[in-house]
Amino acid sequence: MHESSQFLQNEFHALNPEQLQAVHHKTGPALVLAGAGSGKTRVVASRIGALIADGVPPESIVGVTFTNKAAGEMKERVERFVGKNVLISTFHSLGALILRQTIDRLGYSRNFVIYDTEDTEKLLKALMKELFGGMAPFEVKEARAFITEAKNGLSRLADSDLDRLYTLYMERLKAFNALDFDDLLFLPVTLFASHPDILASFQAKWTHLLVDEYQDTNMAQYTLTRHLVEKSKNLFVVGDPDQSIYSWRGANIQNILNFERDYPGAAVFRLEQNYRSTETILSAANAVIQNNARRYEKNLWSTSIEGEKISIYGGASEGDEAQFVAKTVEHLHSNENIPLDEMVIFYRTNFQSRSFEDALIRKKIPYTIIGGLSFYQRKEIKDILSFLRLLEHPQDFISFLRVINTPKRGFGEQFLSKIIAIAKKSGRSVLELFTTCEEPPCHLSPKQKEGWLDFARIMKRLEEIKASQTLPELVRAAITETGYLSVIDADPETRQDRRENLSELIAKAAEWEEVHSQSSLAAFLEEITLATSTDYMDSSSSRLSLMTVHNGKGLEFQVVFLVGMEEDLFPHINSKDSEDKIEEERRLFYVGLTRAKRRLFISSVSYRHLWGGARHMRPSRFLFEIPFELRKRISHPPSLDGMH
DNA sequence: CGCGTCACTCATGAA
DNA sequence: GAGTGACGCG
Repeated sequence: MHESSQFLQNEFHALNPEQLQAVHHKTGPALVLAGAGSGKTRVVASRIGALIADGVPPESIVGVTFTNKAAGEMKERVERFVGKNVLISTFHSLGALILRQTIDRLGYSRNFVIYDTEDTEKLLKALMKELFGGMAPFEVKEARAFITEAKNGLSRLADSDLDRLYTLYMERLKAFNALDFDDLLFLPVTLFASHPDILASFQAKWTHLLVDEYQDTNMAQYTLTRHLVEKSKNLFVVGDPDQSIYSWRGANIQNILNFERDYPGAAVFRLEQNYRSTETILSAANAVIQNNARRYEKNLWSTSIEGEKISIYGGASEGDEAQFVAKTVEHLHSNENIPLDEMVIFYRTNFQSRSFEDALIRKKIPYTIIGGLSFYQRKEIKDILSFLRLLEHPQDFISFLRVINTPKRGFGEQFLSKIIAIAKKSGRSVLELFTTCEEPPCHLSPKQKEGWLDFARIMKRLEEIKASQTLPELVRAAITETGYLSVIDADPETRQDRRENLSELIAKAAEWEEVHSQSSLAAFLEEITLATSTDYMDSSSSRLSLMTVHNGKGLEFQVVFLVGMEEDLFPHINSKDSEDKIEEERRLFYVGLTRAKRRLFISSVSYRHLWGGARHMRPSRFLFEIPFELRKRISHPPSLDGMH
């Protein structure tokens, strides 16, 4: 008997009969239809514990979650139950893990670099210029959207121009030894389909697969999963069709709805008891989601207290709305002792955060914005990381483009096309020309000549430091040895901020090296690129969180503010052309509502600054779907209730 | 030929 | 309010 078995006993004891059944499901496929707040994460963690207690080797279990944060928490939980380390990650990280061991079979090298959306768009833009000159038949963003759709949906492109671009794009990524986000799912599927021996080895290694948030899997994820469990059939998925909110990145709600058809003999468990929210909040959420036509019927219930009515606030402008929220937060914090990190502001689009920031700064309420432009997407961070990426991947042309003229070395478009041609002829990468040529291979102006020597010297120096020093030292060198500080100091407005961000980057590298015993630059870069926005939620300092409803998935708070509930914003204007999209917006609203444990404030305004001008706004149709008896109109924060 | 400025367009969600 | 392209200067 394990010494942790008492812990496990206690953990199981707290489960209700339905949860217990799911946890102790024997073998074969299983589907857990779990409503919001029904303890599904706990079921997955407990099941992993139960599998291990039953004698399944921990290294043959794989858990897939939607964010790295959820993965980390679940890992910790399992470790607490049974004292074993289990592989739990997101689909993208799992794809990277598979490819780091096998991608050479597809002609890439194992230390590939991962391109984010910005890198991808830069490459596509260059290729479109190459292919179509100034007359591309579509925009860069459109092209990227189509390519993403094709990869995630495992489908072909219909348009021949797009098809040419796609082919060239894949060729070029391979030449740069780079993968885009979608490749992390798409290439494992390709690999499994074409290399049965590799598939067989993973099937033998991973015999138990558990997937959380299954309603948001796309075709590539579905197929990857299917491949992995083909032999063992031990697939345990958990999800809620009512919370499917990612169709725009290829998620297919049919994956969960057709589970029983796709996996014959699947056991189905339903978790309908909600442990999170008050009766009022739950009834409102149930009533709202009833308006969706095609769904798996379910009814969440709880034994919780009735709770307060849902407060509806209507303001004149976004400034009003922000002030109302800030005042209410202040009141709840100081008069009702609700910690700031137990409250959240949810909005539909990232740009809405601005007015709230203003109001919170004025009231000196500490806050963090989750999502939007993340730390690692900032220009100065990406510039420095590009120097590092280039050390690891000399063929990475996109990173080369980023840093070759930073700071300005007099290298423009003409120079670049010349140097690319020379590199092509000599069969070397552009970077190699710099590091191996004694003399520049073409005519250069004095400034360019100096720049040439300077850049060559920088790369050699960084190379030495990489070989001899620690990771944080290397990051520091990429900032100081490259002349980057002069770039930053040129703008007194942003100087301070950017210097702080760069210090932060050095600190993150130091932190990373402490946690990971062997310091691999490639692994550090990978983790940074695959981080999810909620990964950066800091639980050590109590701050109010601001985020989009999409980012709120899987989280819960005592108090939720759902703001900007207006037609064309939520539901978003781009969703108006089809009933399916409106239903997805409604599910998103449902996700927002069900994050709240005790209190819910919903607000809308009549005028909002959008697209440069003031626009009249009408309250969202979703507001009227909340039963009248569950809501109350308020015009002031709770502290001022008695004044009118 | 490179670089800075200015007018102009455009605006969901994210690993 | 940010990113991009055209344009004219050095």
